[in-house]
Parts: sequence; C-alpha cells; structure tokens
Amino acid sequence: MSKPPSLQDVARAANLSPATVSRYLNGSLALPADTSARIDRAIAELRYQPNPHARSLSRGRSDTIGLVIPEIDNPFFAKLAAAVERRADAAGLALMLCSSLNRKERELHYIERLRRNFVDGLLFATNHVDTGELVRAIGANSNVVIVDEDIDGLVAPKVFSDNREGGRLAAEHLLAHGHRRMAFIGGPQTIMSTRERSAGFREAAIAGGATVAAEYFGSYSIPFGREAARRLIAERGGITALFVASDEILYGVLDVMRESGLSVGDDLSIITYDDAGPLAFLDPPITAVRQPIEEMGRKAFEVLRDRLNGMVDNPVILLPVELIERKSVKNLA
Amino acid sequence: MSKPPSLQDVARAANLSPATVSRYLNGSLALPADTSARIDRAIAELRYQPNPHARSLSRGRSDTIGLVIPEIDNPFFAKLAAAVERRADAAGLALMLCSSLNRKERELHYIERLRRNFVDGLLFATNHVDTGELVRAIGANSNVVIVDEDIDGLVAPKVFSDNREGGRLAAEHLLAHGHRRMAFIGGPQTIMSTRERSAGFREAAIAGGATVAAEYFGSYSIPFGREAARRLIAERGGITALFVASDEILYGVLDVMRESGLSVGDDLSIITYDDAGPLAFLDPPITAVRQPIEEMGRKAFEVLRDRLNGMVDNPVILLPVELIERKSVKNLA
DNA sequence: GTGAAAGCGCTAACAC
DNA sequence: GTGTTAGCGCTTTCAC
Repeated sequence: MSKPPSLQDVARAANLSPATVSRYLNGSLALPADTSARIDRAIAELRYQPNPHARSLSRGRSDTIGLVIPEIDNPFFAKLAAAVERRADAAGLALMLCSSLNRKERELHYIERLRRNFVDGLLFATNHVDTGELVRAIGANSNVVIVDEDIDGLVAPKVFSDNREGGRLAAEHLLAHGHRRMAFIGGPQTIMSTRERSAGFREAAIAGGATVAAEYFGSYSIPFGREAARRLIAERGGITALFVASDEILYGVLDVMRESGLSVGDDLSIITYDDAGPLAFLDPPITAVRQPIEEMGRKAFEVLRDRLNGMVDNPVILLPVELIERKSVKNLA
Repeated sequence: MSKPPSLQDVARAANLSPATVSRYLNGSLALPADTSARIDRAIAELRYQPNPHARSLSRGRSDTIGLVIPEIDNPFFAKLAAAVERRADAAGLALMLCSSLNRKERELHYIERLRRNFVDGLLFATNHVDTGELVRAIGANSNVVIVDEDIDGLVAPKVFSDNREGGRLAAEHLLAHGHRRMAFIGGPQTIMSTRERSAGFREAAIAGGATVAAEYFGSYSIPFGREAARRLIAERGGITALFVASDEILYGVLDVMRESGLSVGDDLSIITYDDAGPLAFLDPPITAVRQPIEEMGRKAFEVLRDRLNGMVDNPVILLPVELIERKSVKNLA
C-alpha cells in the first residue's frame, strides 16, 4: 500500500495551492466552475480522502462525540446508543463508545479525553452515586450532557424520562384494576431514578386510597430481583400487585415466581419499567411503563449539539413516559 | 477555559527538550531518576494530557479500532460489541462504533475511513449478500477481520461460530426426544450462517432417520418469524418440532403460536439459535443453541491485534457452540 | 479568486 | 541521556 494522497497532491494535480483546495472542500469559498472542476477531477483521480487527524489537530476539534454508558450489553443502553448514533451520524459526527462498567475511574478517564479534544462532547449516563469527583470533573467542562440518571449537585444540561410520572402511571393502572395493596422493588434508593419512580408510585397509590405495603431497594439487576421477590413472597400479606423499577428486576422476579409455582396475574399482578426487552413475548406479556429511549437519545444529542454551538444554559428536560398495557395485571374489580 | 498545556510546556517546565519528554512518555527510554522526577512533577502541575490527534497524525495511526455491525440495538451485536470493547480497552485501544444498518454504502464508508487511518483496523460484521464491492474494498486492505457472517469470496481473517455444528446439535436434541418430522425457519438462504445451520440440521436429522418436512427462508426478523410460522401452521402435516435460526425469528413464531392458541412444547417443540436474549425467562424457557458471543468478540479482537502486529495469514476460526437445554422441547418417547 | 507561510502538538531521525 | 530538526496533513491568517 503506497502512501495515500494528501491535499498537497490534489493541489498539485489541479494546479492550485493547498489553501484553495482546502477552502473549497470546506465550502468556505465559491470557485469558478473551471477551478472547482479541476479540483473535483483531481480528487476523483487520486481517490483523495482527507486525513481526519490532521484536520482535528489543525482545527482543535474532532467531529466526534462520546457516549459514556455503564454497559452496552443492556437493552436499554443499547437502544440509547443506537438512537444517539443515528443522530450523530446524520450530523456528520462519529460516535465513540465508552462503557464505564459503572466505575468511577473509567468515567473520569473519558472526561479527561474530552478535555483533550479527543472528542468534542460527551453524552453521559451513569448509574451510581457520585461522591463529588464527577461533579468536579464535569463541572470544569461545558460539553457534557447528562442522560437517563442524574448526578446530584451537578449543573449541566440533563435529559431524563419523567420517572415520577412513570411511577404514577403504574399506580393508577393498578388502582383502576382494583388493587389496593401494592409493593415496589427498586434500584438503589439513593439514585434519582429509583427515588422518583418510587415517590410517584407511592404518591398516586396513596392518593387513590391504596397502600404500598412493601418496598425493596437494591440494584437494577436480576439477582436483586430474585432476592427481593423471595422476601416479598415470604413477607407479603395480601399484596396483589407489584411494580418493579426495571426489566432486569422483573426477570429475577419472574424466575422466583415460576420456581414458587406462582402465576403472574392470578397470584400477583406486575408492572415493570423500561420496556426495553422483548416483554411482549413473555407469557403472559408484561405490562410496562415504557421509557422514550429513542427520544431520549435524540434529545440528548440535540442538546449536546446546541452546546457545541455555543448554547450556555442548563436545561433539565423531562420526556414523557407511557404505559403499555399487556396481560400481567389482573382485574380485581 | 485557557489553552491546555502541550508537551512543549512540560518540557520547558522540566528544563528539557520536547523530544526527551516524548520519549519518556512513550517508554522508549530509561531516564535518570532525577530527570524523570522533574518531568513527572511538571506533568502533574500542569495537568498535562497528550493530544491524541497530534500523536495520531505524527505516528500515522490512531490506536482506535472500529466495529462495524448492522445495528447495536440487537442483543447479539450488543453483546459482541461489549466483548470487543472490553478487550480493546484492556489493550489501550479505543472503539469506534459503526452501525451500518446493513447498508452497503455505509459499510464502504467505514472502510474508507480505515484507509485514511481514522482507525487502525476494523472488525466487520455484515448481514447481507455482497455483490462484490465489499470484497474489492476490503481486499485492498489488510486490517479487517470478518466476524459472525461470511463475505463470500473474500480472503481475510474470519471468526465465526460453528453454525453447521449448531444445526446438528439442534437436530440431535430433537431426535433424542423422539421427534421425527421437523421444520426449519432460517434467515436469507444465500448467506453463510443460514446455509450452514440449515445444512447441519438437515444432515443430522436425516442421519437420524428423521425428515425436515418444511424449510422457510427469509430474514432474521420478527416479522419474518411471524410469516413463516403462519405458513407452517397452515401447511404442517404432523410436524412436531421446529428449529429457528435466530432469536428474532423465535419471537415472531411465539407471537403467532399464542395467537393461534398453540402451546410451545405440547403442540410444537422449539429450539432457537443465538441465545442472546432473556430466553430463560420466557414461559416456557426456550431451549437454544448458544453462540459463543463473548468468545467471538475476544477472538476476533485478538486476530485483529495480530494483524496490526504484522500477521499475514488469513485464518478461518470456528468457535464451538453449545446446546442449552430448557423446557421447550417435549419428549415424545 | 488565489497563494505563501505559519502553525496545530507530537514523533522520529539524526546528532552529540 | 539529551537536544535539534524535520516533518505528519490540514487550516488559516495575511497578502496580492
């Protein structure tokens, strides 16, 4: 493989200076038809492709953004990544994928990369409680937008789904089906998403004359779903409905219920949160509060673009959720 | 935000030349403790971070690899991406995520990027039949390794799972449970994965005295799963077992079966392929041929590394699959 | 409308 | 061991 052609080569072939060709390529110039034709021909002949590193070095930016998520191997974040990538690509930006594994050092590492303009901006989704480092690291920078989960105390643009409303929707759906004793299984009690979902749920349940007789907090994971389900089954007194705060928790619960010979619906009505997996294909299909994942990705990207274009305010955007009714809630009425 | 410090600044602060600092940073040099201490201090004080673009431009490579997949929003590719990213990260390489949406132009675009060293190498997973462009585009380049699905006629390192063996395993499992009339639903008949899964299945079925009474080819998608299931239900004559070539197809089939009041197991035994989704949580849990996704990612990455380090041969690596027995196959014996 | 020249921040000969 | 000197390929003043 011989050395690829440079701007210089194109300029030479077109009998022009590199500067002219560069300007033409960047559209900052209207050239006479004759000149531009020469350039086009030279480019085609040499199969010229600009070198993005040289370009980035010279311009001080990379036309690349990063997406920091806990783990791509999770349907929710996979869908988020897909949405973001579509938008970024349409805008001519490349997407750097960064799985933090929820580890602080890794998150900080990516923020450092941002500082050194490896990427122009970052979409940041974390899943754990910050002890201050993130706030400090991100605070210094303006091109970060927070998605999905809050970082308390950080001033930055943020895009979330309306978690509280989601909790409310779940409770109201259960109320409408005659349930009066409910339970909730959430993620970490300290993080915003669980706090809000739980609060909205409890709020609406109580307002509707029901009680949330049991609440379990742990993590958004299958094992915790199992654990909480076992406890719920052991302790429950007349609970007829359960709201779980993520699909992973749901899977753990389903597993334990099957083990225990309990039927979803007849023995316990269930609503889950996220609706990122193939819930419609479970038996019974599971009713869920659906997060607007596609739209979160889109919106977050747009906010980041605005930032890159100089926007300075720090909006907190709440996207509407939606209850998808399937077959996992029994009508007691 | 003031301009970030450069190598120059560090050198100045440490009373050295940029070259020395650069060498030290790249480990190509053992410095006297005194000198290196001065550098370390300067770096810490200035909070220096190397500029990756300058580095890439100068060295002619980027320490970044690309992963081209049809769509990240698919559990199989999401898991593959996760595996690749873990390895890449451990090796100090960044990962550029490229969703091709299975479109040729987009695939070619990413290959062009490779040519211009935006990335050092590419892991390439496509899902459609190549009409020659891909072979030509990739053929010119040596830093591409093909994963998951073959590109016919291309000479390059390739990492697949053992699709034929997967088909065989499925048939043998059904045989062992007394099934003698079977059906198969695959993806596009023209692509390697479907060809092989189908061939292995048919081969082993016939060898075991069974017949594959119906075969449907289409695409790895839920809608096609539905379509094929409808036809199967309409046409089937005494078929007791079905092997589907992907999880997506499975979901479509399950949907139609539920609509039709058919029971998985009692009315029709099912084995699926991939095992990337939450199959264990379906009811009944679905028996599957599991692809070694994690290992495919790992292996593909390693082969790419070898390439980047000058390896020149073109191995075709077949990774072993495994049958995960659950509850969707009824014993007829 | 076009060109010359300086630089972006780093690495890699080549010297000493 | 350390410094000097050229680039890497592009963008961007500043001229004309």
